[in-house]
Amino acid sequence: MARASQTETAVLGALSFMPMTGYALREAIRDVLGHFWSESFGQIYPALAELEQRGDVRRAGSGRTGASTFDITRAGKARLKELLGQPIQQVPPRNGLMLRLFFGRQLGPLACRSLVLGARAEAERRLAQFDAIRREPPDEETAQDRPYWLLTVSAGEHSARAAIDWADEALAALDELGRSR
Amino acid sequence: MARASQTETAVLGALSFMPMTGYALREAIRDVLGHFWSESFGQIYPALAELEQRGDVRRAGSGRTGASTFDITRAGKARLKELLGQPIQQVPPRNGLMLRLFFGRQLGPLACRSLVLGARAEAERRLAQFDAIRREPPDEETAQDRPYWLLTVSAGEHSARAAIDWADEALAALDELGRSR
DNA sequence: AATATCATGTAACATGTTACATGATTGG
DNA sequence: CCAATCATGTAACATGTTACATGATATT
Repeated sequence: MARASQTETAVLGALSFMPMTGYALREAIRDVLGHFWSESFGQIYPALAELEQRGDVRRAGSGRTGASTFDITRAGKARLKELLGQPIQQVPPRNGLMLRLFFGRQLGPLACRSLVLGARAEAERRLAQFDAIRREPPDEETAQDRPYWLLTVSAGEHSARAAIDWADEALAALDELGRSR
Repeated sequence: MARASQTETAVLGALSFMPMTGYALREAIRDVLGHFWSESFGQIYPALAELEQRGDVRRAGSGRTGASTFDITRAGKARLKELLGQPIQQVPPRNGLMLRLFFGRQLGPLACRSLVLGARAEAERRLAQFDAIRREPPDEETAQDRPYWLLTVSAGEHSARAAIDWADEALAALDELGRSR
């Protein structure tokens, strides 16, 4: 088979909360899972087509002409559970910041400093966003899911705080390096 | 242009330390940059061919028949600096663990627990590896580069420690969730 | 009426992995 | 000599993004 793309997991998972159009799926994934997941239209529409053919989602032609709201079927719910149980597919690491810092001598302490500063600012932004998510009023319907969501928020916070701590350490080290040169 | 793949940066960067065969390049990238970067043969050989054509690397046919050691040219060194100065290409996030935890209610606290436990163990392994790297005796020739390398090691350590702290917190939360059900 | 947004889909492109074919060299 | 490893390269495949074509609906 091997057709088990993680896109299907994300799509089925999102639809397990509520029926949506493909367009809305993309927005939901961007806005809600954005910190740790992403999908583009070019992935979502073909995935929906295949899921429909397999009977995992159903097209409930609603609202405007041409637009269709997709709904997860009973089979789809079972498939989601199966997909979630499959081993995690690791993506090979590709950290552009670390690549640059590793060859940082070529760039010099100053350019490295600004790279680290940029990473620090980005981590601060993420932290603020997580804070905003935590402040969102809990929703009755999804109350049961909230503890799991908070697990992912917490992971993001730990990661962002680690990035900030590291950045401060790195900035100090780079300053030292700049002075002694 | 747009030919500025980050593979070229990694290849030129590695060759800036010492001349190597394509095979050795792959090993060096895996062993040294492995925690934050990866390249496969299918990327390295075409990249070397193009860099050779542009005059950024030179093939110094050495050693055994058929094998060729690649050396960075003066132009290649300039190009490396240029590439390092280019904006970081962000890879869209795809964190399979978080995807599963977000839909964790479908899996239940126990299955989530084992996912988190796996992540924790992996972070511990990484931490041990970073420790080993730090203990490696410094090399005369690359002494100037070491401070930059240590920046990346430190980032890995911060990230791994954050993962462990998060995992412990998450395990406690999941236990709570399992009890109260 | 014009513009912005919602919505679906596809085609072209970019990137990257895996598996294979092929052969040289080294160590036991 | 034989197995393991070193070494080069390519082809097939998988994945994913971006840009485009097309049109409906909502907003001003």
